[in-house]
Amino acid sequence: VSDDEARAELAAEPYKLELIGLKSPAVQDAGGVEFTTTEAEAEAAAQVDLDDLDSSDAASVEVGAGELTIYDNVRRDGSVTWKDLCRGPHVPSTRVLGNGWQLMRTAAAYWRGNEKNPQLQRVYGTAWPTKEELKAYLDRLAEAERRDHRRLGSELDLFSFPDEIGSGLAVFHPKGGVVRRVMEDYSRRRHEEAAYSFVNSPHITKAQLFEISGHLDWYAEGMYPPMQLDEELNADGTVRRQGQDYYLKPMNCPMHNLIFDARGRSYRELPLRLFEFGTVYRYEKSGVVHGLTRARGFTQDDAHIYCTREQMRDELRSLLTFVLDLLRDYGLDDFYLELSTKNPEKFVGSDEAWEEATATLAEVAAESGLDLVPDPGGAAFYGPKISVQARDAIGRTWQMSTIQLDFNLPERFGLEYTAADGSRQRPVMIHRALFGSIERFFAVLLEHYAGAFPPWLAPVQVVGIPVADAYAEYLQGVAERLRAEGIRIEVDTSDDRMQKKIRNASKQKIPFVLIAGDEDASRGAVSFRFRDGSQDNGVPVDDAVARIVDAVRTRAQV
RNA sequence: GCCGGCAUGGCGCAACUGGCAGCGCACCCGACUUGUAAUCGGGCGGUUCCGGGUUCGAAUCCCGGUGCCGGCUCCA
Repeated sequence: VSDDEARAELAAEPYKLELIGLKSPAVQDAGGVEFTTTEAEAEAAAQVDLDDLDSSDAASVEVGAGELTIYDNVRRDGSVTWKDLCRGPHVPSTRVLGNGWQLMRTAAAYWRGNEKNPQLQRVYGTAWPTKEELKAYLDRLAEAERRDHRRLGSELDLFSFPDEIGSGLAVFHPKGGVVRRVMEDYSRRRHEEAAYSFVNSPHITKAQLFEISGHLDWYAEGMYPPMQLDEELNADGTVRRQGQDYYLKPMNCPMHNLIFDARGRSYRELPLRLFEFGTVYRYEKSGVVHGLTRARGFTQDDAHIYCTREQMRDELRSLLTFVLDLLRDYGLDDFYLELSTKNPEKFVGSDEAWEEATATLAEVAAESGLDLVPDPGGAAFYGPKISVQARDAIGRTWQMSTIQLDFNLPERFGLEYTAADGSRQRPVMIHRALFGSIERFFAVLLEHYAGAFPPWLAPVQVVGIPVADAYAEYLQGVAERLRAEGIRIEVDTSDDRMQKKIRNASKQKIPFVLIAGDEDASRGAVSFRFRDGSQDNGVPVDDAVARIVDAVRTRAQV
C-alpha cells in the first residue's frame, strides 16, 4: 500500500501512523505481538534496531524501499478483526502453533526502544512445533532457575543482601567468605608471579579528584551523592575549615594515577603494573540491581599498567595469555573475544594512536586463536577494548575480563616518565580487570558449577560421617591429618541418623564425604562417597588423604 | 529511573468475600545408636516490610515509603 492508503487504514492508531512516517518497511516489526521461539530471539526482537533491520531479515517478502504492507487478521468465518502493519510473512493459520505454545510474561517496553518515549505493554510468548519441544525449553529455563546464584547463595549460606544495608549491597557469610578468600588468594599469587605491584587506596575522595578524571562530568549519575563537609568559620568570620564534597569512588583508576604521579618515573620502571582489589560504589538505577552480578558496591580485581607505546604490544600479548590462563584455572574454558572499536562520534586522542592501538589489539586477539567478534563503536571514548566472553556449563555467555587501552587519562593527569634520552614522555595506560568484579565472578562460578564448587574452591571440602557415635573419634583423627594438609573438613557429630547426615552433606554439595564404621576403623581405612553418589569403600587413610590433597592441589573438577 | 508483579517466624509456603495468624523444614530439649539422600516425641520462634488512613474489626482495602522479582534502558 502507499503511505496515504496506510494512513487511511490505520487512522485510529497513533503509533502506527508514526511508523508510516518513518518510511522504512523495516520498522513495521516494531509494534505488535511477538511470538518468539527462544529467549535469545525474544531478546533480539526486543532490541530491534531501525538501522540493522533492512538486511538481516530479507528472507520474508519483497518490499521495496518506502513501501508498506498491511496484513488483515482474519477469523475462520472470514471476518477481519484487525489490520496491522507488518513486513510479513504471516502464518496462514495460528492453529499451526498446535499445543506447543505458552505465554511467558508481560513487560513494559519503551516505544521504539527509546527511554524518552512512552512505554507500551509487550507480551512475550514462546511457540514450538510440539508439546515435547516446549517442555524441553521450559526445562532449560527451570535449570537456569535452579542454578540462580541468588537462590544458591542462600541455600548454601554464602551471602545475603540485608534490607537494612540497602539495595545492591551484599554481605558474605563465612562459607561465601572462604570461597572468596580462596579466589582472591590464588589471584594474588598469580599476579605476584606476573610482576604486579600491590597497592591500596581509600574508598572516598574529595571531589577534586573526579573533576580531574572527568568522572563528575561523564559519570556523575552513576555515583552516590556526595558527603558534604560544611564550611566552618572562626569567631572573627575567617574560614577555619573550607567546605568540601567527598565522594565514594566508582572506579580506582584516578587513585592509581596519583600513585604513578607520586614521584618522578623512569622508563626503567615501565611497565609499571599497579594491582588492587579495589572496592567501588556505583549508584545503579533501582531497576537494574541484580544479585551479585549487578550490585551497587563491589570489588574489582583492578590493575592499571603504565607502559611506553613500544611496550604496548608485548604487554597486551602477555596480558591476554595471563587472563585466559587464569580464567581456565577457575574452570571456564569456552571463550570468545569481542573487540570494541572507536565510536567516531565520541572519542579523544589522535587517529594514529587509535589505529595503532586497535590494530595491536586485533593482532593480539588473533594470536589467541579465539573467535573475535567485532563491536564497532563500542569502545570507551578514551581507547579501544577487548573483552573476554565466557560460556558457562549450560551455554550462557558472560562478559568476564576487559582490557582497555587509554590515551586520555594519562593526559588529564599529566602523567609523565623520563625516557632514556632525558625527554619527558607520556605513558600509555591499560585498564584491566580479570574477574570484572569479584562478586560477579563469584556469581558466574556459582551458576557455572550449580553450587558444586571444585574441591579447591569448596567452602567445606570434606565431611566425615561416622556410622555410629562410637566412630566419631576415629574420624576426628582422620580429620586432623587432613587439616594438617590444609584441608577444610568437618566431622558431623550431630544426633542425626547417618542417612540424614549424608543427605545434608549432599545438599551442601560437599565434594568428599568420608564414612567410617567398624569395617573401616578396624582396618585403618575410610569409605568415600562422592557428589555423584558413587562410592569407594575401604580406602586406607594414607591413600584417602593423598587423594583429597591431590584433588585440591591440582584444582581438579571432581 | 520507567512499566508490571510481589512482600506472612531463619527458609519454603497457607490463611475463603475484612472476623482466633497456621503448616513443613531449620533451630532447642529428650529418647533412639543405626554402613551411603529425611528416626520418633516435645518445645521455642511472627509489631504479617515500614509509616499513615478506612472500618466495630485489617495479613487482607486505600495512600506514601523501603525492598525484592520479571522486563525496558544502562552496565563490572
